[in-house]
Formats: sequence, C-alpha cells, structure tokens
Amino acid sequence: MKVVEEIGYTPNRLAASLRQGRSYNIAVLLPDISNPYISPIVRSVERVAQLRGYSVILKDTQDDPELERSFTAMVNTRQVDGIITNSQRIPFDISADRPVADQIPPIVNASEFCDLDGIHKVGVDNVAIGRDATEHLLQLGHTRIATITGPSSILSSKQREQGFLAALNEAGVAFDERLKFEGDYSSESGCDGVQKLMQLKNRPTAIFCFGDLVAMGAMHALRELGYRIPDDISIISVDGIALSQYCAPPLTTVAQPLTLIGEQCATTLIDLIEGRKPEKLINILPHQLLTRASTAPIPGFT
Amino acid sequence: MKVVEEIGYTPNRLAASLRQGRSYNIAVLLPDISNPYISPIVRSVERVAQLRGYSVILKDTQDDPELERSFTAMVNTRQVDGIITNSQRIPFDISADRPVADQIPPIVNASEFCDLDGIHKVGVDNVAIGRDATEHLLQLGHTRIATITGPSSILSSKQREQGFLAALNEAGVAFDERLKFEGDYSSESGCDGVQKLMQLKNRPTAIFCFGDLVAMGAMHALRELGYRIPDDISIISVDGIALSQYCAPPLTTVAQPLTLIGEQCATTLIDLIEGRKPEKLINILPHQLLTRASTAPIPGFT
DNA sequence: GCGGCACATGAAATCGATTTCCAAAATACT
DNA sequence: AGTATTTTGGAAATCGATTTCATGTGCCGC
Repeated sequence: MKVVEEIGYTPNRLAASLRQGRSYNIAVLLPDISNPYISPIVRSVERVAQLRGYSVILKDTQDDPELERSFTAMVNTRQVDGIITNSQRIPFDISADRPVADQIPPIVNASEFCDLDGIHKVGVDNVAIGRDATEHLLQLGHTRIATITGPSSILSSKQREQGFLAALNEAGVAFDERLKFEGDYSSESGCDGVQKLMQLKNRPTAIFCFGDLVAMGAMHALRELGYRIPDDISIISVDGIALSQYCAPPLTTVAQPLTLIGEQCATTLIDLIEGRKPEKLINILPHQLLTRASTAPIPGFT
Repeated sequence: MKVVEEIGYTPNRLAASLRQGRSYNIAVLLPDISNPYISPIVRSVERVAQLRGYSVILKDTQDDPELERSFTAMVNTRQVDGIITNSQRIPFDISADRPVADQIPPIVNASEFCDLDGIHKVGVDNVAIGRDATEHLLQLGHTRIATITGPSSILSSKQREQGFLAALNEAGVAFDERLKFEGDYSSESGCDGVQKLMQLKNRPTAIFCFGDLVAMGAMHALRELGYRIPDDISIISVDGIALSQYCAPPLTTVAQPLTLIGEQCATTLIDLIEGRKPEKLINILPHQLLTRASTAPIPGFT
C-alpha cells in the first residue's frame, strides 16, 4: 500500500468492467430533463445507485424513438448494465412466444408505463389519482369541471382521464366534451387550454390540470384574463413538485411520491442486474392529495 | 455484414475504451439537480455530448466535498474522460510551481466558479448582473432595496452583491446593512428573508433576490403577508428559469443563457479531452434583463 | 524483367484487471 | 506418521477491440 501511495496507482475500472462483463453503469432515459417533477426521481436514483456502487448515465431522449433506440443499444455495447426509462415505448422487439424477461436486458419503467406485460414498473395509480382529484372538486360542489390533459397517446394521461370520468359518473355528473382540452403536460398547453376553455359560453368552475406545470401555465393565463383563483375558478393538478406550494395561490395537487419512485426504480433495477428477483413486478406507490389554496367551494355551496 | 446481422453482433465499447484509454464518458458534477436553472444546462450538455460521441454521467454531489472528491477520482479510474463541475471547489491538490493544466484532468467550471486560475470556465458576469438588476430598480426610483443573497461563501453571490453595491454607490445611494438577508438560493430562504425584512420599521420598496427560486419563495411570503407585487414592493431576481414567466406576477429577472452555457461547457470540455485547445480560458456569456411585471416604479415616481 | 513502393491481409501484441489453474505449502484429521 | 484438505502463491488465460508488425500482393517506373 505504501508503493500504491507512492506511484499513485489507481485501478482501471474499465479493465475490470471488461473482464467482468459489467460496466456498473445504469442509464436513465428521460423525454425531458427540464420537467421539475423528474428531478427528485433522478436525484434519488442517483443516490441509491451511488450507494450500491453504480453510476448513472443520463439520457435526454427528447421523446424521439430513434434516440431512445440508440440509447437502449448501450446495453448491448456493455456501456450500461440496465435501464430506467420514463417512456411508454420499450425499444425492443418482443415476440410473444417466449417470456419477456428472456428477451430484454434489465429494465425498469418509471412513472410512465408502457403497455407491455412482464416489464418491471414503478409508479402510481393514475386512475386513482384522476378519481381522487375529481372527487375533491365534486365535494366542493363543482360539476362543470374542465380537464387539460396530457397527450392522448400517453397512458398516464388516459388513466387519469379514466379516473376522472369514473368519478363524475359515480357522482351522476354528465361530462361535457367541450370541457376537455388536450395538452402535452407543458405550461404552454396550460395557457392555451385556459384561453380555449374560458371562451365557452358555459364556462367551467374548476379545471383539473394533469400536471403541475400545466396548472402553473393555466393559472397564469387565468390571471391575465382577470379571473381570481379560487374565487372564480378552482385549479387542481397532479405531481406535487416543490414549487407548487409557492404558486399564487398555492396549488392543490395530488402529489406523486417522487423520491420514493426513484429509490424503488434504482433498487429494482440493480436487483435485476445482480440476479436478485425484485419483490414485485408492478410497484404502485401511494399518492397524496395536498389540499392548498387553489381549490375552493363554488359560491353559495354549503 | 450479413453475418453481423445474423448473429446479432454488437461491438463491446468497453473493450475499445480499455485499449484506447478513453471512456467517451464525461461527468457532470452538480450540488443539486433539483434547481430548475440547471436543467437546461444539463440538457444542452447532453445534446452536444451525444453529437460528439460522448455520454454524460450525472453526479449529484449534494454539495458534499467528500462525494465530489470521490467522483473526481472517476477520471483516474478511466470511467470518465473529463468533468464539468458546477461547484466552486476543485477537488485537486494544486501546487503553485507547475502549470495548473498539467496537474488536472480535462475540467470545465460551469456557471459557478472556483477561484483558481488556469481552470476553464463558462458562465456569466455576475458583477454585471448584480449591477444591471440594481440599476433597473434604481431607474424605477427605488432606493430602499433589500437583497436576499446566496451563501456568503459562494463566489457568484459575492459578485452579484459587489455589483449591487457598486450600482448603489454610483447612484449615490447609501446601503443599509439591515436590508441584507443571507439565504442559500432556495425558495425557503426567500420566504425567511421576506419575513425578516418586512419586520423592519423602515421597510424596503424592492427586493433583489439572487435566484428565481428565492424570488418565488419571497413572493409567496409577501402575498401571505398581504403585500401586493409590484404595487407595494418590487421583486427582481436572477436566472431566468422557464417558470419565472408564470409567476404571479411574472418575474422580472436577469436571465442567464443557460442553454448556451451548457453547449459551451460541453464543447470546451470535449475540445480539451481531444487535445484541441479551446478558444478561451474564461468564457463569459451575455445575460439579459427580462423586464416583466414584478417590478414597477415606486408610487409617485415620474 | 526487376527493384521499389503502396496497399492489403492476417497474425500477434496490447490495454489492465479478473479468473482460472496448478503446484507448493500449511494445516487438519484419522 | 501419513493421507486428506485447505491455503497460498504465482503464472497464465481471459475479456474484446485496437494497434502494431510482418508478410504478401499488386502496380509503377526504369
């Protein structure tokens, strides 16, 4: 060890990786790093990975299937041992006659799910989230509830909508198709949605935004148009990003357990890599309604 | 190539890296991924790296010097070819009698600088930012301007403060020490700062927050206390994160060219790695004052 | 027709840690 | 004491692409 110190020897991890056939890297594939809801997930993935001796390679796919596919190839080239992906596409060709597990490398679907069975998934119950948010509004007396959804191609958005409709249905409230605006989870789509929705003759008394960013854009547009929140209109959303409590007014939102999702993803993936069988194939974590000031009873509601 | 297709051969990048002594990975060291101002930087680093054949390994240092040092060791172990760091600490022992460049691996200081010469740096002129923000407020007639700064140990904060004081000085305005609150760039510190500052007998008419997150916390606290922005008090800050335009009111802020910073960092680092000499040792990029609705002239100001 | 040169081909060495292998030494057991 | 088992030590093979080296082939010019 004295000599090691003297000549400043450090082991070459690449050589070790080559011999062992393991890179001790995991890739995290994200359509967009900029969405603040992803930061706590990445942060906790990083923390757990670090703890278990792995490094995290971050890949911004810009939601481009081509890029996704090229990143996935990093498993074959041995640059990474496994993948956490926040996309609903799994860029592998799966044939139905063999078990899925044999056809793919270690992979975990985070928060945003693909529709393939046999893939490990960690996330929330988006149907329940849609239902809970809607029930909160219904309890406050709202019946004209608009939605600003995510892209209709995205499962999480479809499921939240499903929960929304189920809750309306159970309450015996009919849904007006004109109160739906399809956005893309961005703040801009929140703005656009509000502009469209508030032109209606029969305006909504509440808007259910499918993401906190959307809600922030929506609230901005509402303020511009001179509406008061929550006096004139209530806003509820999903995600529970840190900044949601600093909105004006602080945002009522169904929070996802982001840190927990990250932890579970990393744990599951590394278990898979190391040949341990993860406890669950599908790991649904609890969400939580954070009731803040952006929702209120409709005027005259007892 | 037909055989390659048939047996599904993919080259093992690890083997290539071992032989070539290059991993084609670069590390990005960040004290906290969660700060939204860092996302566009990371995103563009990733994009440029991708374009030039490199992958980005993300490391959340949690501002812990110990972790930083261990991550830096990844250069020695050949896991990464170079480092972009957002910290003001450079975890290398530098002796003064040899050129710095010979003692460190390829490294680029992003946005947050260390005080060591000879390190490549990409960022903004924080003194000028402090000055510009202050002059904007002065032009609106404000003279009782409070600051909610970053940690006093952080260079960017010190420099913004320096610019602030210089601008006040040039305008012949004396600075009241009680109007300074030392925060830590977090939203919480914005809240705390406002609570403290608004207890003063002689309250400020404007607050200069040293980050957008800080401003969002500060505006939240001000609203809670019943102040109107910008009627009762003006708020200005620094960063120019995407969400700043959706604040209530939209935030006047001195925007950093975040995407550009990321691009330049990646370009400079990869040039260093590949033996090309980067154009500049210190690369200062232009900032821009975004005048929005959170600042207004003091009442009765012409 | 033959030396000289560029180019192509294939075998062998290389990167550096891990793993395997074999022989030698140390310990255990009857 | 003698065999069986474990431990130890060091040499050699291994991972797979890159690089080097040594041939062999083809083409040019004199």
